[in-house]
This record gives sequence, C-alpha cells and structure tokens, in this order.
Amino acid sequence: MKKEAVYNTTDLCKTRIGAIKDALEILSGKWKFHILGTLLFHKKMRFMDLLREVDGIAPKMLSKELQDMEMNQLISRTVVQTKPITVEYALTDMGETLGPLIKELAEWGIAYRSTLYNKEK
Amino acid sequence: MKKEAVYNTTDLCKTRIGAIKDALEILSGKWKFHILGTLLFHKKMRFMDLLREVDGIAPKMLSKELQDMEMNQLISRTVVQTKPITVEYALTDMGETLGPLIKELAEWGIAYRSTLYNKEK
DNA sequence: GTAATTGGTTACCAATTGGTAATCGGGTTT
DNA sequence: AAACCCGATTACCAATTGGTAACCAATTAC
Repeated sequence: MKKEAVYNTTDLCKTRIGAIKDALEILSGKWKFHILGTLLFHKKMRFMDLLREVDGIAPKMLSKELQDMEMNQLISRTVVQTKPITVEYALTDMGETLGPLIKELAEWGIAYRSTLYNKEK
Repeated sequence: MKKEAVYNTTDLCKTRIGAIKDALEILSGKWKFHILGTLLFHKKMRFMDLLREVDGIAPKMLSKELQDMEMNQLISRTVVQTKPITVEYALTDMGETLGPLIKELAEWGIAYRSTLYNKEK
C-alpha cells in the first residue's frame, strides 16, 4: 500500500514551527542562556563582571554574543562616562520576557537530573 | 580601585547554572526541538513519517538525533514486526515533561515576531 | 522484472562554532 | 615610569555540526 505523506498543513502548526525556528535561531549557541540568566539575576552588569560571572566564557565570545543579542533587542548596552569608561549591559523588556523560559529550562534540568539519580539508585 | 570578583557562590545559583548546562547539552542542535514538537503533536511516528514531517531534515540527521534522544531517555524506539518491518518512535514520560518548555518556546517566538512587526509599522 | 518503500548507514565535504593568545588605547594606581 | 584594569578586537586554529549523495537488504506494488 502506497503511503500518502501527511504534511503540517494547518496554520496553527505552521505558525508554531516557524516560531520555534525563530526562537532557536536567536537563542542558539553555548552561551546565550547563561548570559541571559546571569543578567536576569543581577540586572545590570559590566563587561568584566559578566566575563567573571559566566563561567568559562572567553572575551571574544562574550563580545560576540552580546552584540548578537543587542541586535535582536534582548539586551541593552549603555556607555557610562565614568572616570574609566564603563559599559552597562541589561535586559530589555523583550529580554525580560525570556524569564519564564529560562526558569522553566533550569527547572527541567533539575528535574531531569534527579530522575536519572533516582533510577541509578 | 581594585575590583573584587563576585562569584556565583550560592548553592541555588550553582544548581541553576548546572541545570541549564545539562538541559542545553541534551537539547542542543538544530533539530531536537522540532522532532520533539512533532512527536508531541502526533504521539507515535515512524521514521519515514518523521522524515516527511520535520521539514528539511536529512535521514542521517534524523537517525542521529533520534539515537541521541533515545540515549537520553526522551524518546522510545519500538520495532514492530509487521509485514514490512516498521519502527515506532514516541515520547517517553521524561520526553513528555518537555511539553511546557516547547510550548513556551513557541509562544515566545510568536510574541517576539509580533513585537518586531509592530515596531516596523 | 522493475520500481518503490522501509529504516537506516556510509563516505565525503563545507560551514559554523568556539577556543587561545596577543594586542590595543585610554585611564588609574603605585 | 611601570604595571594594571577596562572593553573590547584580531589572527589563527581545532572541533563540531550539518548537508549531499549513494548505498543496503527486505518486501511489495505495478
């Protein structure tokens, strides 16, 4: 019997697929969630603070990821004219809306780990 | 003035960071969320069904991602002894727990896109 | 008998991601 | 004056990711 392909033809489905694609594109990579999570917790941070706080990130990566996310309007970059010039990074309103997602991700990770632990007992 | 580094020393913080790292490792890559989302919607699917439904994925990638996620106990693989042998993939209970996260991701993507659209008007 | 379907695997290759280390200019501390 | 902090940027390199295309054995439809 020949099988007919069943495609995702409903609008609901197409929209969801596109939305997931968009979100993944913006949030892809090893560091974005860590940076966002750190900013969610500390509110305002300077470059060197982030470099110290986000464990293991190199300045190059931090710089690149910050630029990416600034372009995508998730974080804001403000140059402050202090004695040695400082730069403050913070979440934008859009960036703040990622709060629940990050929280959910962290909670899932915790639940996942504890499930594995219980199975190994 | 010399700055003292402020590290993430609270247990709460460390746990969260580790959890996010775990989750990202398991869910990394271009396709996992799409496959999981599709399985969440259709419940049980065969290899070729997934190949058709997950837009643009190559058999090699599908195979690899399915193996990855099977190892991590997010999906189950069942060989069915039908006339031409078929293989059924489905979410495990653990995999099902990703439902809210995927939903949140999709909703965020939709909200993000509509915000951009409103700004461009 | 020929072609197609099922569930993959393999070889090969290109692009992206990410890491290391050095550098830079301006300013401050010692 | 020497050395260090700030916020990066650059050159170079290695590893991972992902894509294309071909192939496999078994079975079935035409």
